[in-house]
Amino acid sequence: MSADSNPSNAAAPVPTDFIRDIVAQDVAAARFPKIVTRFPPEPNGYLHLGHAKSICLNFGIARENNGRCNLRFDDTNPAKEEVEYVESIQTDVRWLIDGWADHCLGFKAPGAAPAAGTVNGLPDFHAAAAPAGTAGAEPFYASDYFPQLYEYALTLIRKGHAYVCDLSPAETEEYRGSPDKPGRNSPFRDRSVAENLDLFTRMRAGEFPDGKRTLRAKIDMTSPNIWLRDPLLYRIRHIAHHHTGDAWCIYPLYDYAHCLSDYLEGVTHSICTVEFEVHRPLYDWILEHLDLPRPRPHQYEFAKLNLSYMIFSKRRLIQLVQENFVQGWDDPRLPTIAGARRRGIPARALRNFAYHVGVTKFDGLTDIAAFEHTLREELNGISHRRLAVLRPIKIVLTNIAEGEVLTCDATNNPQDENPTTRPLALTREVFIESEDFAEVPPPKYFRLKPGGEVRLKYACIIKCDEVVKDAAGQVTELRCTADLTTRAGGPNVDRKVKGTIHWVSATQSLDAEVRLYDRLFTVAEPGAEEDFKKFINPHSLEVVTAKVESSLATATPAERYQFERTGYFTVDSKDSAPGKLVFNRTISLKDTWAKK
RNA sequence: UGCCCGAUGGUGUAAUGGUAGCACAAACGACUCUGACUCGUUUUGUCUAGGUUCGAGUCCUAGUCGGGCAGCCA
Repeated sequence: MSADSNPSNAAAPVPTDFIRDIVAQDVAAARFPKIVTRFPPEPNGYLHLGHAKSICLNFGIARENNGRCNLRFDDTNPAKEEVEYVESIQTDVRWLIDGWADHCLGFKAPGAAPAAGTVNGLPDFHAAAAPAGTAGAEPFYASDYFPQLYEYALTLIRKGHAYVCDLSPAETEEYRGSPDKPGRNSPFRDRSVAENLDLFTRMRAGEFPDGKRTLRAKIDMTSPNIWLRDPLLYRIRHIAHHHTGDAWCIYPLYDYAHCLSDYLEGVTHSICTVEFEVHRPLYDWILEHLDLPRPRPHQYEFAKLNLSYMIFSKRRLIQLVQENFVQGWDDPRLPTIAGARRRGIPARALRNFAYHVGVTKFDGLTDIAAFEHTLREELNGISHRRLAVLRPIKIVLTNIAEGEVLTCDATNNPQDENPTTRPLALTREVFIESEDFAEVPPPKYFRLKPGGEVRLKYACIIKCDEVVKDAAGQVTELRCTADLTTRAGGPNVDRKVKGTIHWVSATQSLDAEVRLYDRLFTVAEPGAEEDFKKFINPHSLEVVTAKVESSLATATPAERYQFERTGYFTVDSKDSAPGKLVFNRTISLKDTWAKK
């Protein structure tokens, strides 16, 4: 990896995009004491690569400006949210930013609630971030702001900007009109402030059943922007909340809670995806109609990530998991962050990828090849090389005695400045990859063929003397002679042959389960298909029992390995155990030969 | 259909009125004890039509195409 393509390198140029340009202008104009962004997932599912883009953007801006990025759970809909997701999201975020932007992670002091105070003579609430290193610091929760949000709602009512509406859900929809047809005013729109106050207080007190009344902003039922047609601010839901329990039976809606949560936390740049563009006038309207003394946050939108051969829709991801097309949310074939981690994708590769795709408002489709390139680029630099034979075929080196062990030096990583080595045992019987032998070789075949020569990597050149077959005509073993003069230190070490292949000793090697993952879908845009499940790649997972060199006995999930000439692998964090090795293929090596 | 947003090689992006550049992909070549890596060469682009300007990918108008919005979801 070159230094200047690596955003985690201190000397690297910072990325530029239209949002960072805006932030830079705000910094230049000293509009804010500190740049504060936020990553605000709803805890209703696992994070995926699309979220990773957003995390890298928000935390990236924070770290580039000596600012902060709050992790906030946008948990205003208790019907959909669970603690399992709260926990997985924290794990994924911390993993993704570790060693890169963890010093910018905005958490609050344990149990902290927004503090009431006075700013510029006006009453104010502020949800401060805890100083770095605060013991027990925890993420922000929108649900921690329910009391303040309730106060703000009372204020809107008093100012005549909000009213309690008794329309049923169906009636509300009907009154709203449609994009090309203006809506009509609710018959409850002109209730007195006193009545609204009374009704809203009683909503909060639990006097009314679900759906009976709502609190609405009084804006304009004829607005061409549907989100300005008296949007709902609060609904009644008699349901326990994962974070606030039974404390509330009215819950704020996204548009109301989000802008105010941003404000409470002192967020300066609220960055979301383009589908919220039409919500921005409402975001601004709410903040403008409360007399908030501190600088108001502003919303900016960018296009979400689309990757070919992948699916990001939460609804569809759930189907894949629940209908057992994959094995759980961390299945390595899934575009979830948990899946990527288990597959062996380094966090830094994800960050680099986010850097390379850029940030725009254009709704494009990024080629999966760009993602794979970033992976290989990162993995190439950090992976230790190992020899592993995925589909073994036995070779007998007839001029090596049984029991004889010749030790070879193998380079751990040629990309290192001062590469280290490890010993490898060459014995009479070895395994090579079955696809590295062809009885009838295609043109330009560099590998082993009857009567042909090939080099066993780190060992010596061998010549195929005899092909042994069983009664069915299947090749069972190859009998070869080893030219020991071509070993390291030997007189003919520099003798060239066209092909060099990987191998392992038959007696000094280990069996390992190896999971060969491939793309989950067979079409570039599975999300565009009505029945996307018809396009699931039946070969997205192939499991083989491989022969791997014995040094892999102590392999850990923290390590990345390149099985030479094959691909990048890591130990499976769940299923691997001492004595029962399981490897996941992160990504194959580029193979320009196979394409021809 | 009303409103909002967008459009630069095959793909993702840069150029902030002044030489259309980068990365990926593709092709060819060099190197190679990984058909990897690395290095070199090459192919391909400003949606259309008008306008403003000495000069337009950039500004204006219209069109075309694409995306988004009508949950008491976020």
